[in-house]
Amino acid sequence: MRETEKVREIPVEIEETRERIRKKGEIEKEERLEEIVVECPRCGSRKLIQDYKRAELVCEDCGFVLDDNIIDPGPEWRAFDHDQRMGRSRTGPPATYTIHDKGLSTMIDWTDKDSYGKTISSTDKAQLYRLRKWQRRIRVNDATERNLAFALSELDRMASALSLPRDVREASALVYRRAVEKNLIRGRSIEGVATAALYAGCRECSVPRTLNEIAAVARVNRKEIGRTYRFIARELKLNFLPISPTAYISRFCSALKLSEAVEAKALETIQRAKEKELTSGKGPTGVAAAAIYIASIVCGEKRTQREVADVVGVTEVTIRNRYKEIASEFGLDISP
DNA sequence: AAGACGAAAGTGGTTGA
DNA sequence: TCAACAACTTTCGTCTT
Repeated sequence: MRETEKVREIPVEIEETRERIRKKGEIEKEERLEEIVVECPRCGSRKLIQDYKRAELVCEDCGFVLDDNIIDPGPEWRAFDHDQRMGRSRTGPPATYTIHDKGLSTMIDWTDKDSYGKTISSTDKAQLYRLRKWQRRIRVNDATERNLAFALSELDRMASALSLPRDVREASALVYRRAVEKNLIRGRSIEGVATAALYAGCRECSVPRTLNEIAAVARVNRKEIGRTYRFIARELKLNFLPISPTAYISRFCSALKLSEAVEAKALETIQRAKEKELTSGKGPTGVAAAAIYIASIVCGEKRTQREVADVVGVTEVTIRNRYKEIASEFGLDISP
């Protein structure tokens, strides 16, 4: 942000900006306008426009210029349709850990045309055919490559079933690759290690899933996942902090169709419980469940222990134990 | 009758000798 | 390697609303 405030002469400029935005659909690429979601510090409006042609970041409502030196991250060429865009792009998709060769392999095109678009002679066609055949064979070559390809597809299947974001898949795939490098697969099933890598990836990206949730989509049982996870975590020196109960609140609250007020109350409850040392050593899901249970009662949107227990994946007994500890320490009794 | 409560026994994992 | 241990689960009978 600049120090000196600069405001365009509002009446004229605003009209002009509005006009440009109205036409945005037709001339978007021409004018390089883009809406972004940031709040205007002057009027609070969220309608900010990045005007790449003028290199300005300007508020649509009041004309306030937030920045007059923005960088256009887009390509320097223009394209008017998909073919042109593909033709002018000089890069492929980003390298990824989720494909066994990181998505960097060469593919030989199936058309019998050379790079100038001319048809290839029939003698060369035979050679091209052989080249293609070997290229395909080399791609998934030895056993380790095949195993890696299998493990990564398994990883992707589970991540999809749990609708996990892209970065978790990348992180999990990286963990798996490191496990392969260190020869940790030997004597363990590929599925087991892949699932453990997924669990580790989830923790690394702070989108914790419980072992139960992962086991539900895995082809190996929970015990096996836990054992393998501990093993590779130790070997790869993945020192994750224990999961905070707060990380589960939002997900479980929405699963129970509880309002944001309850969610906030639950988070506050956990915070207070943490300060009183009531959470250390206890299972984070149990603490989360108790906090949600308490919050749901306090906010008048009561859920039964059974309902909370089912969603969170602990028993009612555990909820009772946690919530008794918390309630007695806070001196609040929840019996209206 | 549903939900909450609590006792008792069992399970899986960690810790420390 | 083994026993002690804490957390958690399962099961079940009882109490409360």
